[in-house]
Amino acid sequence: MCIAGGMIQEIHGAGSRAAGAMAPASPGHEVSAREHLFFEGDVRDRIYIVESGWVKLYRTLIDGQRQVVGFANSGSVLGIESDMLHLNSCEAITDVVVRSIPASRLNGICKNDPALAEQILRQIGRQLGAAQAQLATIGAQSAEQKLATFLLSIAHLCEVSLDQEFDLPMRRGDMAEFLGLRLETVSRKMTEFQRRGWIKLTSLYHCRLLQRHVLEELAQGGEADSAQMLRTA
Amino acid sequence: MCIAGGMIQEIHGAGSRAAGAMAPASPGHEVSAREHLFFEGDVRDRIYIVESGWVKLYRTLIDGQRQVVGFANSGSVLGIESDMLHLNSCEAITDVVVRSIPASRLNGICKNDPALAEQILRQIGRQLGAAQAQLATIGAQSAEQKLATFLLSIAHLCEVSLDQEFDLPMRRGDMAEFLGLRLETVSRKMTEFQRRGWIKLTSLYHCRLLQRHVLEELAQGGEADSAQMLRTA
DNA sequence: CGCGCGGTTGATCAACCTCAACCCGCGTGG
DNA sequence: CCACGCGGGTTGAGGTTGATCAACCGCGCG
Repeated sequence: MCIAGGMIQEIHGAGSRAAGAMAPASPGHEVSAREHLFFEGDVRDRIYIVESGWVKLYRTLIDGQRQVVGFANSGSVLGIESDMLHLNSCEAITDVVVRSIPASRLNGICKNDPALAEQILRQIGRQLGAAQAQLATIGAQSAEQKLATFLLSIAHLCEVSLDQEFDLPMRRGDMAEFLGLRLETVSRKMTEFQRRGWIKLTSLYHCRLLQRHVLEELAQGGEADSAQMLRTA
Repeated sequence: MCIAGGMIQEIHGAGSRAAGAMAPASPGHEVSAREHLFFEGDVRDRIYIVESGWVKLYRTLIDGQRQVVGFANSGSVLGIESDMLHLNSCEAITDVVVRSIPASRLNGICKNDPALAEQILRQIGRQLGAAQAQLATIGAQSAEQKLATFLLSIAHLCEVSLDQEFDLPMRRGDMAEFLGLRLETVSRKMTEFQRRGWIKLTSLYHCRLLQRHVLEELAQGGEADSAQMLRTA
């Protein structure tokens, strides 16, 4: 999952309607920020498609440590990684509209609704790729690199064409749990990025990238010291 | 992906044969240890199913850092996370037998071969779940916990019923790159586990769990100090 | 014999964590 | 109106974990 931009715009469109007498996809359903769509361990009776807003997916370890395994926004499919029970908890971080599909419809879906099935297959493949990318980030990068990678991903997801402002809808603690850091570390690095003129936080949840190339350099393993800043500028 | 135990035993069996004039799955193909099945960036013209042996999947960051995103053995499907190009490199860590399927067969697979498609869907869902679990391990656990989790996963994958010996086919460096540690750290912790009587390394690549419950405690976030060892024994 | 590869061990160091104080904006209730 | 508490964030001081760098071992092999 990770930062999984969606592809499925019309998962309940003509193709799937053709399936006939199956349980239909629900109409858009509102969920407000801080509410959960489901918890780890719940029976997975439905899968969800995000229509608008942001959710986070996370797991809780026995000792209370949490790991956010992904943020998802419009177009993402939630719950396909699970079988009988949900493996992740899913909490809305903004107000959200979701559509859901009964899990029963997944049985024999390839026969009954090949168009939908193929979309789901592509979407889950994308999520797997994103999860693996996130593994690389968490496992092999420093705190600074992680944050740079993260900001670029979010900016990309928000489809920021050039360097205008974009939403950073999650709290510092969510970012930290996603990146495998402490929120203090995230906070420090954010202010550091700002002090160096790489980003500008217009509010706590609103950000602009001033030096995208420096962040890109960093994210890919560059040094990003001041000398490099000049070179690459 | 991650430590992805397989489910698909007969991916080329009767169900898929029925597809008729499609390009057939290749017969078993031998690959020896250290050879690559494919590299990151290669065009993805085939997907693979592991029949025997072990492979690792990894990504290389620009600065040469590598992250192993998964180990896979018999039954795992490789390459579905990618679209046109492979996102991971795949290297055999033991001698391996793989079967492959032309990627072209994935187009319209749900219509043409629903049985195969549904198996792949389940398998990739499992891999996504495993990748998320690995995210939690790498992101939220200490070196000791990571190693404990890892040993238990491998032992589980090798289907060790009780506490007999099992294969640990990868090198220390591979474990390190999987767990987001340095190989020196892995080495130290391994000898430490042994010194504490939790495991026994009969050879570098052969291991026995002597105190599985202690490792389980550790993996789940317990303290595993000597007091606890006695309590849980 | 010498070399290279994989692994182990030791000493040092820094990145990040931990704990704690503090700030700010906001809603509530006296 | 102000006091208060609370949630979320920032900042600081000091400690630990795991990285780094380097030496060394054992083994297989040309």
